[in-house]
Amino acid sequence: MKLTETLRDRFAQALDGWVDQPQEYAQRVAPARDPRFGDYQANIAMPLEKKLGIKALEIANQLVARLKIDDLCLPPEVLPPGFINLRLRPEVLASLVQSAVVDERLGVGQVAQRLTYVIDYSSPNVAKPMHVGHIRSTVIGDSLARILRFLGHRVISDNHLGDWGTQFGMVIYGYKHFVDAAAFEAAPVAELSRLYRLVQQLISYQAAVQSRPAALELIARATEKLSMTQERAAGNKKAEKEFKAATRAVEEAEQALIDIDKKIARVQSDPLLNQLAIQHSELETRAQGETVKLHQGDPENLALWERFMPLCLSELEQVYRRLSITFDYQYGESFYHAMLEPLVERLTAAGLAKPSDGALCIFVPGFDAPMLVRKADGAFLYATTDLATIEYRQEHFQPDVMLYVVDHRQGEHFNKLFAAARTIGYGHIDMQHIAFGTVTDKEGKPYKTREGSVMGLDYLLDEAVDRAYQVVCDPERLQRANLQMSEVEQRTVSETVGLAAIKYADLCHNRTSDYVFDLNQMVQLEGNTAAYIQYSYARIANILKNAEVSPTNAWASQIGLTLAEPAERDLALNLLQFEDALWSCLDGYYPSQLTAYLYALARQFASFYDLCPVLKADTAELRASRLLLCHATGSTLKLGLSLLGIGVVDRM
RNA sequence: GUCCCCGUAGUUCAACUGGAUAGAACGUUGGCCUCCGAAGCCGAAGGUUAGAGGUUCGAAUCCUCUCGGGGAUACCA
Repeated sequence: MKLTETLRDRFAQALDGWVDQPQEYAQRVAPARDPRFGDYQANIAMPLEKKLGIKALEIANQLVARLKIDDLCLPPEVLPPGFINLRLRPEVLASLVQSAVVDERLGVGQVAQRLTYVIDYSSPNVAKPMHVGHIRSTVIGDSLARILRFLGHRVISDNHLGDWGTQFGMVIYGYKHFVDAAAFEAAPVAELSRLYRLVQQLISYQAAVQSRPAALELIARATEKLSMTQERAAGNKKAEKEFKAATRAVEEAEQALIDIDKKIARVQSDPLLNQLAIQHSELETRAQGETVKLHQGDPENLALWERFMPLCLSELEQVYRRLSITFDYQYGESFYHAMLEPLVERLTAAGLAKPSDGALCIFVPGFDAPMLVRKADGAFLYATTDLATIEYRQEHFQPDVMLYVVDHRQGEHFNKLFAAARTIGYGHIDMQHIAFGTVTDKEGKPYKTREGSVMGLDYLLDEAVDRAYQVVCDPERLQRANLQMSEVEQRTVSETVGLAAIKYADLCHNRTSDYVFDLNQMVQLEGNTAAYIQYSYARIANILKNAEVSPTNAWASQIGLTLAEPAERDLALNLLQFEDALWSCLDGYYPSQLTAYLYALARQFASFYDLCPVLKADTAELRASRLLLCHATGSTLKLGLSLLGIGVVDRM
């Protein structure tokens, strides 16, 4: 039962015939922000004040008089300037919990109008190892897919792999010139990623050498400007600002030179690298050449690609399997390759794409720079692939909504892409960039693959599991909790807890904010963490086990639920708001709404647990009632976590 | 230069998208295990929501400006 929905309906009925859009105003009924204001609050009267020309307080009073709600709530409370506070009847609360607990969906309804969603997430580059930067897109996208599906939408998940781009040219070049055959034989993927990093390093070295004179000149110019602005700065506010800007420009330019020199030194201090850099001059162009040959169907490069792909994919598959992430499709860039040429021809013929400076562009109103769909050298770009992807999805899936779970830095690209898609006839699809903040290190700098020394994702997962093992399976702790676990069980538990720590740390932040990847912090098993919630679940499982009940529906329906204690009542209310939490996740696509709910529920349970003895309750009836509350909480936590892609264990 | 995002307790984050006295966690700190698992519970301290104006019944949220941080900016993805 959609409790909030029902309350809104009642308000809409009361408003009907009085104001123009009763439904819209009824939306302003929501769970109370503060328990002092009851269970639900309706902030409806205030915005109507002007419209009706009556005092908000008076409106609230009249509204309450028209409201037919006493079957659900105690008499509503009206407070200045016009707040309406609702408190549910205890017997209503009890019966709602009871009917939710025997339902496998825990009473959560489904959408009235089922939409088709295509969600694009994870999308790693197969040529380089997955790293921490990929976790956000993967975890957020997976969770959104699960929630949308659970609420009744049709969801098509697609992993838009980077399997056809410049990176592959680099790997091919590396393989042709630098491969260590024995290493490749022993561990092909490791060797390929070594080759990738090597080529990458040499390219950035050569770029550094080339850009050094320009960097020096930039410093000179900035310094010159600095001394100019310095003279004028005294007393003049605008000039002072310029002086400040110039100072910063000099600092930045100097820092840039330092970075350049670092890159240069790293190669030049290594005789072998240095020699390679000399032998393979203009490596970027050469690597690009390999990419072009691949795209043109060169047999040798194509054969290498076909040989590498399964290796890279199975490596990825391993990570996904471990994280319990699945996709309906994994259509990478290569999948769309054959569609690009015809697409661009159609766009040109229709006059939508126009030549400019040798490239072919779609000029999008409102953007300074056009969107390039073909480079001057004839190659296609990722915008081209993205358009082809939209076209393909329209043809095969007819989506109502398309979500791109991608780094916020690509915001402008997507704005442009969506605008372009509208101009070529896909305006009916609701396309949204589900942006998320950058994954940074402790200094707040983004993690980068280019630096070479990035920790691989599987290493991080191992690390998290390892720490979970140390904390959860600490022998002293296990003894204190009187837990005898086999080594196998201990491993299972720490795997579940460790992976959950990583996923949860990511999901519990508002997705738009930057996120500091600090393994030490996220495996702290205190506070707002997955482990806290999983621990609540384990305690509940233990109570049910000790009570020797099997929580079947038959068992649950013959229990009379009493909510005499405030802690019991608060817990019941919390349980009923599970559905609200899920719907609010869809409002802007924030899985953090669900983590916040689950954490609040787990805390509420901990209070209840402390204040209300279950197994040692005063009467058999009370014992049964509290057992039912435990069971309802456990089921809600388990289902909620599962929608985040997080598992539970009965003992930990 | 232009455009976009951000600035909330010492720290990491919330605040139901304009609602009531801005909430949690970590850290600091005081209590609670002869009692269902103390990874827990109950309490305390900690805030001019970067700053200044404005909009209205009401602003962390919307508008303008200032300061500070990050990002994007035609042939990488």
